[in-house]
Amino acid sequence: MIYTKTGEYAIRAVLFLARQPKDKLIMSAEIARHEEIPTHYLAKILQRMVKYGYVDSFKGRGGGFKITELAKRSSILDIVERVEGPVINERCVTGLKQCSEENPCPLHTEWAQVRERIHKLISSKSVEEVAISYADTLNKQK
Amino acid sequence: MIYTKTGEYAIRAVLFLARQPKDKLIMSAEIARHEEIPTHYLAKILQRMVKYGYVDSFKGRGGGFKITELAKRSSILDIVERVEGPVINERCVTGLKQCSEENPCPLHTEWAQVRERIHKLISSKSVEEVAISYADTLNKQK
DNA sequence: TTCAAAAAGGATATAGAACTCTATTATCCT
DNA sequence: AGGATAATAGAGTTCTATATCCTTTTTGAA
Repeated sequence: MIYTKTGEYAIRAVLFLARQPKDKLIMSAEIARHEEIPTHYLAKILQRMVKYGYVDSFKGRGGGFKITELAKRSSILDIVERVEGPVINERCVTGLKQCSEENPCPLHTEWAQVRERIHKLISSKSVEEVAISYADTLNKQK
Repeated sequence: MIYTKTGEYAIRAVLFLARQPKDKLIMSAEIARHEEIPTHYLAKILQRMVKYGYVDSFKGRGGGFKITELAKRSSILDIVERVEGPVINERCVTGLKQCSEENPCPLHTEWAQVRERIHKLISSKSVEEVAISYADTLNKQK
Protein backbone atom coordinates (compact mmCIF):
# COMPACT_ATOMS: atom_id res chain seq x y z
CA MET A 1 0.00 0.00 0.00
CA ILE A 2 1.20 3.49 -0.69
CA TYR A 3 -0.63 5.03 2.20
CA THR A 4 -1.49 3.93 5.71
CA LYS A 5 -4.58 2.19 7.04
CA THR A 6 -5.99 5.45 8.26
CA GLY A 7 -5.89 6.84 4.74
CA GLU A 8 -7.32 3.67 3.31
CA TYR A 9 -10.21 3.69 5.80
CA ALA A 10 -10.87 7.31 4.96
CA ILE A 11 -11.29 6.68 1.23
CA ARG A 12 -13.24 3.51 1.72
CA ALA A 13 -15.68 5.38 3.94
CA VAL A 14 -15.92 8.27 1.51
CA LEU A 15 -16.39 5.99 -1.50
CA PHE A 16 -19.07 4.13 0.42
CA LEU A 17 -20.89 7.36 1.22
CA ALA A 18 -20.53 8.45 -2.39
CA ARG A 19 -22.45 5.39 -3.52
CA GLN A 20 -25.44 6.17 -1.28
CA PRO A 21 -28.65 7.88 -2.42
CA LYS A 22 -28.36 11.64 -2.26
CA ASP A 23 -28.79 13.11 1.25
CA LYS A 24 -29.32 9.76 2.90
CA LEU A 25 -27.70 9.68 6.34
CA ILE A 26 -25.55 6.71 7.27
CA MET A 27 -24.42 5.93 10.78
CA SER A 28 -20.74 5.42 11.36
CA ALA A 29 -21.45 1.96 12.75
CA GLU A 30 -23.14 1.04 9.49
CA ILE A 31 -20.20 2.19 7.39
CA ALA A 32 -17.90 0.27 9.69
CA ARG A 33 -19.94 -2.89 9.27
CA HIS A 34 -20.15 -2.67 5.48
CA GLU A 35 -16.52 -1.78 4.94
CA GLU A 36 -15.14 -3.89 7.79
CA ILE A 37 -13.42 -1.02 9.53
CA PRO A 38 -12.92 -0.96 13.33
CA THR A 39 -15.98 0.89 14.59
CA HIS A 40 -14.49 3.31 17.05
CA TYR A 41 -11.51 4.05 14.93
CA LEU A 42 -13.67 4.93 11.98
CA ALA A 43 -15.65 7.27 14.19
CA LYS A 44 -12.42 9.13 14.92
CA ILE A 45 -11.53 9.36 11.26
CA LEU A 46 -15.00 10.60 10.40
CA GLN A 47 -14.67 13.35 13.01
CA ARG A 48 -11.62 14.61 11.19
CA MET A 49 -13.34 14.31 7.83
CA VAL A 50 -16.09 16.56 9.16
CA LYS A 51 -13.51 19.19 10.09
CA TYR A 52 -11.98 19.00 6.64
CA GLY A 53 -15.41 19.45 5.10
CA TYR A 54 -15.49 16.09 3.35
CA VAL A 55 -18.54 14.81 5.20
CA ASP A 56 -21.43 16.41 7.04
CA SER A 57 -22.55 14.97 10.35
CA PHE A 58 -25.91 15.04 12.11
CA LYS A 59 -26.23 14.19 15.76
CA GLY A 60 -29.06 12.58 17.60
CA ARG A 61 -31.68 10.05 16.63
CA GLY A 62 -31.85 9.54 12.89
CA GLY A 63 -28.49 11.20 12.53
CA GLY A 64 -25.44 10.02 10.67
CA PHE A 65 -23.02 11.09 7.97
CA LYS A 66 -23.22 12.08 4.34
CA ILE A 67 -20.67 13.09 1.78
CA THR A 68 -20.22 16.75 0.85
CA GLU A 69 -19.93 18.25 -2.60
CA LEU A 70 -16.33 19.12 -1.82
CA ALA A 71 -15.48 15.47 -1.28
CA LYS A 72 -17.28 14.41 -4.43
CA ARG A 73 -15.21 16.80 -6.48
CA SER A 74 -11.96 15.90 -4.68
CA SER A 75 -9.55 13.24 -5.83
CA ILE A 76 -8.49 10.26 -3.78
CA LEU A 77 -5.09 11.85 -3.39
CA ASP A 78 -6.59 15.08 -2.03
CA ILE A 79 -8.42 13.23 0.69
CA VAL A 80 -5.66 10.88 1.70
CA GLU A 81 -3.12 13.69 1.86
CA ARG A 82 -5.44 15.74 3.99
CA VAL A 83 -5.89 12.86 6.39
CA GLU A 84 -2.35 11.61 6.65
CA GLY A 85 0.00 14.12 5.05
CA PRO A 86 2.19 13.70 1.96
CA VAL A 87 1.65 10.35 0.28
CA ILE A 88 4.17 10.25 -2.49
CA ASN A 89 7.73 10.38 -1.32
CA GLU A 90 10.26 12.22 -3.43
CA ARG A 91 13.09 9.99 -2.27
CA CYS A 92 14.28 7.47 -4.81
CA VAL A 93 13.67 3.72 -4.44
CA THR A 94 17.34 3.22 -3.72
CA GLY A 95 17.07 5.72 -0.89
CA LEU A 96 20.50 6.99 -1.90
CA LYS A 97 21.14 10.25 -0.20
CA GLN A 98 23.08 11.81 -3.04
CA CYS A 99 20.55 10.79 -5.68
CA SER A 100 19.22 13.83 -7.54
CA GLU A 101 18.48 15.08 -11.03
CA GLU A 102 22.14 15.97 -11.57
CA ASN A 103 23.41 12.85 -9.86
CA PRO A 104 20.76 10.30 -10.69
CA CYS A 105 21.00 6.82 -9.27
CA PRO A 106 20.48 4.03 -11.81
CA LEU A 107 16.79 3.75 -11.03
CA HIS A 108 16.12 7.43 -10.70
CA THR A 109 14.51 8.23 -14.04
CA GLU A 110 12.36 5.14 -14.16
CA TRP A 111 11.27 5.65 -10.59
CA ALA A 112 10.30 9.23 -11.29
CA GLN A 113 8.07 7.95 -14.08
CA VAL A 114 6.39 5.41 -11.85
CA ARG A 115 5.87 8.04 -9.20
CA GLU A 116 4.33 10.34 -11.75
CA ARG A 117 2.02 7.59 -12.91
CA ILE A 118 0.85 6.83 -9.40
CA HIS A 119 0.23 10.49 -8.84
CA LYS A 120 -1.86 10.76 -11.98
CA LEU A 121 -3.76 7.57 -11.18
CA ILE A 122 -5.05 8.73 -7.82
CA SER A 123 -5.42 12.41 -8.61
CA SER A 124 -7.01 12.54 -12.05
CA LYS A 125 -10.42 11.15 -11.20
CA SER A 126 -12.85 12.62 -8.70
CA VAL A 127 -14.30 10.55 -5.90
CA GLU A 128 -17.68 10.83 -7.55
CA GLU A 129 -16.41 9.48 -10.87
CA VAL A 130 -14.73 6.57 -9.16
CA ALA A 131 -17.80 5.82 -7.07
CA ILE A 132 -20.19 5.89 -10.01
CA SER A 133 -18.11 3.69 -12.22
CA TYR A 134 -17.59 1.29 -9.36
CA ALA A 135 -21.30 1.15 -8.63
CA ASP A 136 -21.84 0.27 -12.30
CA THR A 137 -19.43 -2.63 -12.04
CA LEU A 138 -21.11 -3.94 -8.93
CA ASN A 139 -24.51 -3.73 -10.61
CA LYS A 140 -23.46 -5.60 -13.73
CA GLN A 141 -22.13 -8.44 -11.60
CA LYS A 142 -25.47 -9.04 -9.95
CA MET B 1 8.48 5.31 0.05
CA ILE B 2 7.35 1.84 -0.71
CA TYR B 3 9.22 0.21 2.10
CA THR B 4 10.12 1.22 5.65
CA LYS B 5 13.18 3.02 6.94
CA THR B 6 14.67 -0.24 8.08
CA GLY B 7 14.53 -1.58 4.55
CA GLU B 8 15.86 1.64 3.13
CA TYR B 9 18.80 1.63 5.53
CA ALA B 10 19.52 -1.96 4.58
CA ILE B 11 19.87 -1.24 0.87
CA ARG B 12 21.74 1.96 1.40
CA ALA B 13 24.26 0.09 3.51
CA VAL B 14 24.51 -2.73 1.01
CA LEU B 15 24.86 -0.37 -1.96
CA PHE B 16 27.54 1.52 -0.07
CA LEU B 17 29.45 -1.69 0.62
CA ALA B 18 29.02 -2.71 -3.01
CA ARG B 19 30.85 0.43 -4.11
CA GLN B 20 33.92 -0.34 -1.98
CA PRO B 21 37.12 -1.95 -3.26
CA LYS B 22 36.92 -5.72 -3.19
CA ASP B 23 37.47 -7.24 0.25
CA LYS B 24 37.95 -3.93 1.98
CA LEU B 25 36.42 -3.94 5.44
CA ILE B 26 34.21 -1.06 6.51
CA MET B 27 33.15 -0.40 10.08
CA SER B 28 29.48 0.01 10.81
CA ALA B 29 30.16 3.45 12.27
CA GLU B 30 31.73 4.51 8.99
CA ILE B 31 28.76 3.31 6.95
CA ALA B 32 26.49 5.11 9.37
CA ARG B 33 28.42 8.33 8.98
CA HIS B 34 28.55 8.21 5.20
CA GLU B 35 24.94 7.24 4.72
CA GLU B 36 23.59 9.23 7.65
CA ILE B 37 21.98 6.30 9.37
CA PRO B 38 21.61 6.15 13.18
CA THR B 39 24.73 4.33 14.32
CA HIS B 40 23.39 1.77 16.72
CA TYR B 41 20.34 1.10 14.68
CA LEU B 42 22.42 0.33 11.64
CA ALA B 43 24.52 -2.03 13.73
CA LYS B 44 21.34 -3.97 14.45
CA ILE B 45 20.39 -4.13 10.82
CA LEU B 46 23.86 -5.26 9.83
CA GLN B 47 23.64 -8.07 12.38
CA ARG B 48 20.60 -9.37 10.60
CA MET B 49 22.23 -8.95 7.22
CA VAL B 50 25.05 -11.18 8.43
CA LYS B 51 22.56 -13.88 9.38
CA TYR B 52 20.93 -13.65 5.97
CA GLY B 53 24.33 -14.00 4.33
CA TYR B 54 24.29 -10.60 2.63
CA VAL B 55 27.36 -9.30 4.46
CA ASP B 56 30.34 -10.88 6.18
CA SER B 57 31.54 -9.46 9.49
CA PHE B 58 34.96 -9.45 11.15
CA LYS B 59 35.45 -8.59 14.79
CA GLY B 60 38.34 -6.87 16.49
CA ARG B 61 40.84 -4.28 15.40
CA GLY B 62 40.80 -3.76 11.68
CA GLY B 63 37.46 -5.52 11.51
CA GLY B 64 34.26 -4.42 9.83
CA PHE B 65 31.82 -5.53 7.17
CA LYS B 66 31.96 -6.44 3.51
CA ILE B 67 29.34 -7.44 1.02
CA THR B 68 28.95 -11.08 0.01
CA GLU B 69 28.62 -12.52 -3.49
CA LEU B 70 25.05 -13.48 -2.63
CA ALA B 71 24.14 -9.86 -1.97
CA LYS B 72 25.85 -8.69 -5.15
CA ARG B 73 23.76 -11.07 -7.20
CA SER B 74 20.55 -10.27 -5.31
CA SER B 75 18.07 -7.61 -6.33
CA ILE B 76 17.02 -4.71 -4.18
CA LEU B 77 13.64 -6.36 -3.76
CA ASP B 78 15.23 -9.60 -2.53
CA ILE B 79 17.09 -7.80 0.21
CA VAL B 80 14.31 -5.52 1.34
CA GLU B 81 11.82 -8.37 1.47
CA ARG B 82 14.22 -10.46 3.50
CA VAL B 83 14.68 -7.64 5.97
CA GLU B 84 11.11 -6.48 6.32
CA GLY B 85 8.75 -8.98 4.71
CA PRO B 86 6.49 -8.47 1.67
CA VAL B 87 6.94 -5.08 0.10
CA ILE B 88 4.36 -4.87 -2.63
CA ASN B 89 0.80 -5.02 -1.42
CA GLU B 90 -1.77 -6.77 -3.56
CA ARG B 91 -4.59 -4.56 -2.31
CA CYS B 92 -5.85 -1.96 -4.75
CA VAL B 93 -5.26 1.78 -4.30
CA THR B 94 -8.90 2.28 -3.49
CA GLY B 95 -8.58 -0.31 -0.75
CA LEU B 96 -12.06 -1.45 -1.69
CA LYS B 97 -12.77 -4.76 -0.05
CA GLN B 98 -14.75 -6.23 -2.91
CA CYS B 99 -12.25 -5.17 -5.55
CA SER B 100 -10.94 -8.17 -7.50
CA GLU B 101 -10.26 -9.35 -11.03
CA GLU B 102 -13.95 -10.21 -11.52
CA ASN B 103 -15.18 -7.11 -9.73
CA PRO B 104 -12.52 -4.54 -10.57
CA CYS B 105 -12.73 -1.10 -9.05
CA PRO B 106 -12.21 1.74 -11.52
CA LEU B 107 -8.50 1.97 -10.81
CA HIS B 108 -7.84 -1.74 -10.57
CA THR B 109 -6.27 -2.46 -13.95
CA GLU B 110 -4.09 0.59 -14.05
CA TRP B 111 -2.94 0.03 -10.52
CA ALA B 112 -2.01 -3.55 -11.31
CA GLN B 113 0.18 -2.23 -14.10
CA VAL B 114 1.91 0.29 -11.86
CA ARG B 115 2.48 -2.40 -9.26
CA GLU B 116 3.97 -4.65 -11.88
CA ARG B 117 6.27 -1.90 -13.02
CA ILE B 118 7.50 -1.18 -9.52
CA HIS B 119 8.14 -4.85 -9.06
CA LYS B 120 10.16 -5.04 -12.24
CA LEU B 121 12.06 -1.88 -11.42
CA ILE B 122 13.42 -3.11 -8.12
CA SER B 123 13.82 -6.76 -9.00
CA SER B 124 15.33 -6.79 -12.49
CA LYS B 125 18.76 -5.37 -11.66
CA SER B 126 21.28 -6.87 -9.27
CA VAL B 127 22.76 -4.85 -6.44
CA GLU B 128 26.11 -5.05 -8.20
CA GLU B 129 24.73 -3.65 -11.45
CA VAL B 130 23.06 -0.79 -9.63
CA ALA B 131 26.17 -0.04 -7.60
CA ILE B 132 28.49 -0.04 -10.59
CA SER B 133 26.36 2.19 -12.71
CA TYR B 134 25.86 4.54 -9.77
CA ALA B 135 29.60 4.71 -9.12
CA ASP B 136 30.05 5.65 -12.78
CA THR B 137 27.63 8.54 -12.42
CA LEU B 138 29.36 9.78 -9.30
CA ASN B 139 32.73 9.64 -11.06
CA LYS B 140 31.60 11.55 -14.12
CA GLN B 141 30.29 14.32 -11.89
CA LYS B 142 33.66 14.90 -10.29
C1' DT C 1 -40.30 17.24 29.03
C1' DT C 2 -38.13 13.29 29.29
C1' DC C 3 -35.90 9.37 27.03
C1' DA C 4 -33.07 7.19 23.87
C1' DA C 5 -30.24 7.54 19.80
C1' DA C 6 -26.25 9.19 17.70
C1' DA C 7 -22.10 11.95 17.04
C1' DA C 8 -18.28 14.53 19.47
C1' DG C 9 -14.56 14.67 22.39
C1' DG C 10 -11.16 13.23 25.66
C1' DA C 11 -8.39 9.92 27.87
C1' DT C 12 -6.09 5.79 27.63
C1' DA C 13 -4.24 1.24 25.88
C1' DT C 14 -1.62 -1.62 22.53
C1' DA C 15 1.62 -2.77 18.86
C1' DG C 16 5.20 -2.14 15.99
C1' DA C 17 8.92 0.55 14.24
C1' DA C 18 12.69 3.31 15.18
C1' DC C 19 16.23 4.28 17.94
C1' DT C 20 19.57 4.14 22.28
C1' DC C 21 22.49 2.27 25.76
C1' DT C 22 25.31 -1.01 28.00
C1' DA C 23 27.60 -5.11 28.65
C1' DT C 24 29.78 -9.10 26.41
C1' DT C 25 32.61 -11.55 23.18
C1' DA C 26 35.99 -12.14 19.63
C1' DT C 27 40.14 -10.56 17.48
C1' DC C 28 44.20 -8.10 16.63
C1' DC C 29 48.46 -5.77 18.06
C1' DT C 30 52.11 -4.83 21.10
C1' DA D 1 49.56 -11.86 28.51
C1' DG D 2 47.12 -7.47 28.22
C1' DG D 3 44.89 -3.72 26.24
C1' DA D 4 42.44 -1.69 22.48
C1' DT D 5 39.08 -2.32 18.89
C1' DA D 6 34.96 -3.72 16.74
C1' DA D 7 31.06 -6.72 16.23
C1' DT D 8 27.25 -9.08 18.99
C1' DA D 9 23.50 -9.41 22.11
C1' DG D 10 19.90 -7.93 24.91
C1' DA D 11 17.27 -4.71 27.30
C1' DG D 12 15.10 -0.47 27.38
C1' DT D 13 13.11 4.03 25.44
C1' DT D 14 10.54 6.87 22.39
C1' DC D 15 7.36 7.73 18.77
C1' DT D 16 3.58 6.97 15.85
C1' DA D 17 -0.34 4.45 14.17
C1' DT D 18 -3.98 1.95 15.59
C1' DA D 19 -7.63 0.83 18.57
C1' DT D 20 -10.85 1.06 22.56
C1' DC D 21 -13.55 3.12 26.21
C1' DC D 22 -16.16 6.45 28.56
C1' DT D 23 -18.38 10.79 29.14
C1' DT D 24 -20.69 14.78 27.10
C1' DT D 25 -23.62 17.08 23.85
C1' DT D 26 -27.20 17.34 20.60
C1' DT D 27 -31.44 16.02 18.69
C1' DG D 28 -35.76 13.59 17.42
C1' DA D 29 -39.60 11.36 19.11
C1' DA D 30 -42.75 9.35 22.53
